[in-house]
Amino acid sequence: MGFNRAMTEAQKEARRADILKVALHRFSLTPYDALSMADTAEEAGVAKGTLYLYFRSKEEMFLAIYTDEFNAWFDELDRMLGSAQGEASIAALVKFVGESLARRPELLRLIAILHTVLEQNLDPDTARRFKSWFKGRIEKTGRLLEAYLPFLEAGQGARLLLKIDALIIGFQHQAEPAAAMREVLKEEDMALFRVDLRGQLLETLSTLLMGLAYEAKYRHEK
Amino acid sequence: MGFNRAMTEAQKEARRADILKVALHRFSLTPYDALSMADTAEEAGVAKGTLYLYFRSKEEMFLAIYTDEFNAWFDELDRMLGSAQGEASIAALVKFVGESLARRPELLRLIAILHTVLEQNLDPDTARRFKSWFKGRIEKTGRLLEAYLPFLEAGQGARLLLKIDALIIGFQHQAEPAAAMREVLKEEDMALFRVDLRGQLLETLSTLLMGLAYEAKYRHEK
Amino acid sequence: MGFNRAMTEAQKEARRADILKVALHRFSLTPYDALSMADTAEEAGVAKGTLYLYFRSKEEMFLAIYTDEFNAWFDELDRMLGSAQGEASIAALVKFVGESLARRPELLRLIAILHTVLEQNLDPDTARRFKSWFKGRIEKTGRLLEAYLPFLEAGQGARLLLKIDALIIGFQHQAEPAAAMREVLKEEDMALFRVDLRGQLLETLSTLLMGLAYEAKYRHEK
Amino acid sequence: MGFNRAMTEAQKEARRADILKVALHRFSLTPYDALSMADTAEEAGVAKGTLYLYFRSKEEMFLAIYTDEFNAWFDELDRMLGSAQGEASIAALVKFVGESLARRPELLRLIAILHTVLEQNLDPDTARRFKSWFKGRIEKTGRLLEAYLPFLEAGQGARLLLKIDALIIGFQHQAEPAAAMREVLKEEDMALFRVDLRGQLLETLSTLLMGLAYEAKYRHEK
DNA sequence: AATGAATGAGGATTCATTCAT
DNA sequence: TATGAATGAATCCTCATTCAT
Repeated sequence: MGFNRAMTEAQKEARRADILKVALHRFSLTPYDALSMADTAEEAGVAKGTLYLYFRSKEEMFLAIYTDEFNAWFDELDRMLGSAQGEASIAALVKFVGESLARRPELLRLIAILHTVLEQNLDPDTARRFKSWFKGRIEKTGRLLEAYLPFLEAGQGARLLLKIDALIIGFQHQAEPAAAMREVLKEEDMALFRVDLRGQLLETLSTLLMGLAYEAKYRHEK
Repeated sequence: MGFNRAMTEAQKEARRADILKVALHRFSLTPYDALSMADTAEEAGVAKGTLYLYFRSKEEMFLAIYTDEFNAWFDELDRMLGSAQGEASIAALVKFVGESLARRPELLRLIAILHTVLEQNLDPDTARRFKSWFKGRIEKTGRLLEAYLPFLEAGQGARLLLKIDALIIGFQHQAEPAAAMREVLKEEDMALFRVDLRGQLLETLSTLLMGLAYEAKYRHEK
Repeated sequence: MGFNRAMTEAQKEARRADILKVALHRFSLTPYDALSMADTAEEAGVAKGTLYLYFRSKEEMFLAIYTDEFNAWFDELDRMLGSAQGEASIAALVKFVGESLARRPELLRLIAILHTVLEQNLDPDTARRFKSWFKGRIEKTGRLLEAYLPFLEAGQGARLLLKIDALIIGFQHQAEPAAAMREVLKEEDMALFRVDLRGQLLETLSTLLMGLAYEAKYRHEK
Repeated sequence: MGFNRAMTEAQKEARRADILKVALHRFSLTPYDALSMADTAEEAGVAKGTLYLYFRSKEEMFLAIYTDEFNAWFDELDRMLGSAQGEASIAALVKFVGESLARRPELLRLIAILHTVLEQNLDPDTARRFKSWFKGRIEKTGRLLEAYLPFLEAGQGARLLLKIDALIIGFQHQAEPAAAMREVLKEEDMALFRVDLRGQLLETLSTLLMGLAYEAKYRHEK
């Protein structure tokens, strides 16, 4: 970076982004618990205290990464949902979700620890701000989803996205076994447990959407 | 207990069961991380070291509880699935799943931490034994499920049960917010995030089964 | 304040006084350790660094407050000691000391931490200047005290004032228990430890002066 | 020590005493804040965790030392007060107090930090137990003191001891200047502040007792 | 003179697990 | 088999102070 002291807002923003980039990089190599603030500070070329100038806690730092990554993902989704011209289909959506997530393994891992780790130890304000942002994001994309999938009713889009979130959490857990388990799962007869996150997610999502479409049709016929 | 030293196999088994009962009771009152082996030992009236005569680690102890509780739940499911005479229906199944889980809040919490906590720190043998048991259990009930829901093909029952497992993990996480978050979620406009585990699970499961039924019909028509 | 940059000596003096006023106010609300320079700076409407243009350290800042408050107290004492016309009495002095201190709870707390906190971390010059001032102040009022209490010999006044200082330190410590202790001291049989600083100080001072008077008489008779 | 594992109560007591001895030794060389539990553990030849097997916190450990040292001192006082046969005198008492304290420099330093350090961070039970013990000790010796000094009324003994406690706190603070101050006080004209704890204490105590004697006589004459 | 971003030292404590008895 | 004393790793965060601007 071209400065030692971030004086302007832009420089501060740049430093913040720099720290987040380093933290994300480290997270891509190591489990969250094994990361130390000291390491991140060192790799970012700043003092430990500096991290706390930008983030109130380790959790808040990774919550910021969560936010950025989630936003990037949903921005992509929004573009896809908005650009579909009559050609909307469950299959296309499911495919797109799978591909966009495959490019974001860290986001998947962050989603999996959001409630048990990242949302712990927050001050009330940060908690509220985060959840408000999350709500807005979910609802915005939820509405686009409702437009994309005509069988969804008002409000169903956001709720569907939360269900997908739950599925990601669950499948991500299943897909990332502990060290000892990893060995066991290599054995031939353990194929059932070699969960391919993307495959499972897409299959389940597909079925779920089928079910929703069916339920909608049934509702209308009634 | 009527003895201090468990000499016979039966006595040892009784003591083991006694310890598990105490541990489950404590788990029902406290989050896993806040539980100490010392507390459990004390409440069980044995020394800390004694716990390690029966279980190699804290994780293994709770894995045993997981096994017991899961077995009890699946035994119930098996009975229900087996006793249905022609009257099988998605709605009945979903209802039964919801009710049987509602009676087992601890099992839900154990399912939610299986991969991130309980399966950590196991020795290879225990890991394999656990996973083999789990596989057998899932496949057995999976077959009953396939018999109950005629639209399921061979192997789909077990895979569906794993999907339900993933859903439980995800919804349980969403439904148990951190302290600071709990306050935030009380606010009026946060209704979206006040996840009712049972409700969400049943709704999603219902849709999922609908989707599966629909997919099956579609397959056959083709 | 009507300016941002204190250019003249008078303006600098005014800003210094302003900072001290704010710091004293905060000290009246919070224990010394819990006070942060950042808070004081913010409430004073200046940057943290600015505090260090006026005081070399947190200790030096509060040493300045100590000086001001102590001076104010001793000015009062001086006036009282000087205005007594033949009507001097131990009782009147003791009463006046009690009342003047009761109006200065912050001074009492500062006296209690002078040696363990405020005199730490000083540079030699500041240390010398402070102690020189303190000596002059003690000796001046000491002489007035000797005039007021005829049984005091030359030099005894200053030494008596230092003894009073020691008593304040000790009683102030006894009177300000830690959080856990505060609860304990509320119990009925703990009355012995519910130290009323003013009461104790006055009682002891009174006895001390009696003793000094008595010793003086004894010396003379000899 | 002849054992690695303290199995019997006596051995545990011995280990506890051993740890306290080491901690006291380190305290005699270093200020309290500069002491680390790690150092004490190492010098005592045990692991850090072991210290916490015997004491709940650093404060509690030094509170135990305080208790022991204080008890030893008061035991001495008790013997002296009890053995006086008609020969009781203020001078003898004052002399004895001075000498017994001169042999206990660490006790003096502990007394000086009791309220500001050692009584912090205690759990309510420890706090109550300590204060109860202290009360009993003060009252017991207080009664002996009342017997020794006939001019003391019932209850005055304990209260006098607390006043002595306050004096020790104050004089100890005055007598232990900070590093920078120490240099300043070496200068010729700073004699006033070179407080000799023992001298000051004895002089003040002597005067105080004189005053009490005088007050008692005055009361009776009335 | 004023700012405020950057610094970085520093240590108590918990608790699952072990192993001598 | 049972005990329980002993172990020891592992890290976040604060805040007074500095100094580049």
